[in-house]
Amino acid sequence: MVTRGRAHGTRPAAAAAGRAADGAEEEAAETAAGGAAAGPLDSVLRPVRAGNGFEEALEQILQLLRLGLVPPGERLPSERELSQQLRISRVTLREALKVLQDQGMVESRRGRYGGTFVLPRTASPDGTGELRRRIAAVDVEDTLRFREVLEAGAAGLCAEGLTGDEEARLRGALDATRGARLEDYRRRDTLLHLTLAELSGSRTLAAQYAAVRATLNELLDCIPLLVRNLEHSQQQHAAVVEAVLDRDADAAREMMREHCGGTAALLRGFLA
Amino acid sequence: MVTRGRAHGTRPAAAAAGRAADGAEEEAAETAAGGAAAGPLDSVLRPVRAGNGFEEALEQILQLLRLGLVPPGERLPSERELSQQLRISRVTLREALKVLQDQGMVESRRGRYGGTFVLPRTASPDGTGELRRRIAAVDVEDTLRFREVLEAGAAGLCAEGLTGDEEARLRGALDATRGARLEDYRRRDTLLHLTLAELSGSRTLAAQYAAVRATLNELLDCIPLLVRNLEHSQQQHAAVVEAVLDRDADAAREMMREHCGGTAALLRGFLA
DNA sequence: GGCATAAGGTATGACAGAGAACCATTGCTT
DNA sequence: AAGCAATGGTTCTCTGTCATACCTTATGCC
Repeated sequence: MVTRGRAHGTRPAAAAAGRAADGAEEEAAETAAGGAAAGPLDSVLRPVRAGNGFEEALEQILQLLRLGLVPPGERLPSERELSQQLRISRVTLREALKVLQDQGMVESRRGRYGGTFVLPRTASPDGTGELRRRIAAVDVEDTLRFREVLEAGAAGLCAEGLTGDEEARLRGALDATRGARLEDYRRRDTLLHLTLAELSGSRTLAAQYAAVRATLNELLDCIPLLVRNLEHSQQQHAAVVEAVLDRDADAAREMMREHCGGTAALLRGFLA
Repeated sequence: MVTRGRAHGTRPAAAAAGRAADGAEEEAAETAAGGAAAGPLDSVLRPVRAGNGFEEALEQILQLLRLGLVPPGERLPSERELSQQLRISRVTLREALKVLQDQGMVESRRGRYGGTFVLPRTASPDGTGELRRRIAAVDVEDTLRFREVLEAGAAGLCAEGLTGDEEARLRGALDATRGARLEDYRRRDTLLHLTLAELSGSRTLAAQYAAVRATLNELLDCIPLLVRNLEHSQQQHAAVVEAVLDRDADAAREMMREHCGGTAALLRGFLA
């Protein structure tokens, strides 16, 4: 995730320069269709491994923290469990955890009922080298657009029908956002949206939303949170959930798009 | 992707049983919101590496083939290029290519202007062990839902405004589908949709669409292609592009959803 | 014909990561 | 107080992967 999109510069030109060994006719149609112009293979040929291996693990654990799935004070799964779930060795996992420890984000306690515990966010105006560099690498427009697509899609899918249990879960997540103090709001909000994504019936959608939302939260941490935005947000949440429960897919999508649009405008304004 | 959601059974219980070192009040709200019920960490804690390393490379090259980005008779990028783009060593890449060779999907020719060439699809009723196992592992509902979300979202985003060049590219991709023979239609169709995804302005969306479309094509290979479906499809393509060029986002999304719905119904019928 | 070039094919040494076993620490249970 | 169980901490070996260099083959150009 860190150093993507680098050192690709020379390849598309080389590919385009290749002599058309076979299918010259095809080649022409290709170019007309615009497929081959900017390297059509680029959508697929991303690096197989995004980093040093433990970097990827670090990324995923950071997602857990940024999504608030493991709130401050709580314990991460044990090293043995985590390493199994991430399919990496415990040694490699510990390398990632070491980074988080050094940054003061988690704390390890030994002994039974010990574990790796999440520490409260610190202002951390000191180093932040890691953090600031990450922010700079994020394609904000990509994030905002992709998020809107996933959210609206999830809302629409949910509106096509939930079981009683699922409806209750959604209502619960909405209610949880109501009484939230300001410092907790981001977390509950994230959980509500994540719930919607999970109830969409597409595991892939849920996983992708989790990823994009983690990035979004990171961006949101850069801008001030206003109570006014929060109240507006609340109303929109209620409207979305209501539309979903009413099986009104169009309304659900529309409301969700509006909701995302608000955040997007806020972020574009602050980061542009 | 293969063995997800296994051996997680004991973790949530253990977490819930942990003594609430901090925030006992929080804990209660959590459970009420339903967040902790089925392991909320599962959306994030997917395996860091999906396979033996070369398996991932194999997967991506298979995507190239399934998407028709490198049609039969054409040459893949050279081993040296491919290995650089995928960030794997040439040795590992060659392991992946070896598999494709053994399956009769590609052919390697030595010497200058040689390379790895894509062979025409064979009926391959022989082995197919690899293939059938993959199909069985696909979550069809996940694929169809996620696809619809991405397609509708991409259409909507494109309808919010394209440059002149982009419009031309889109029109070109649409035109390319018109004169296509039956055997080529799948490929041109894929390219059209892929173009729309790329023009959405979200690289992530484009990449995800490429992945889901590759899976979809694999599923589509299992069912017969009817000329009637094809004509209907053509009309819908035209309608979507028209809506996009008219900047009518709602219509574009709606048409695209309908279009995807058709394919989805077809697949659900055949595979259910 | 001969040479340069670009592609696939092969071999080797260094290192990261996996897997397993073990130690050290803590708190609950008896 | 003793023992047990679950956790973090450490060390070992072995396999897979990378990087690099070199060999072999086929084509175009002189």
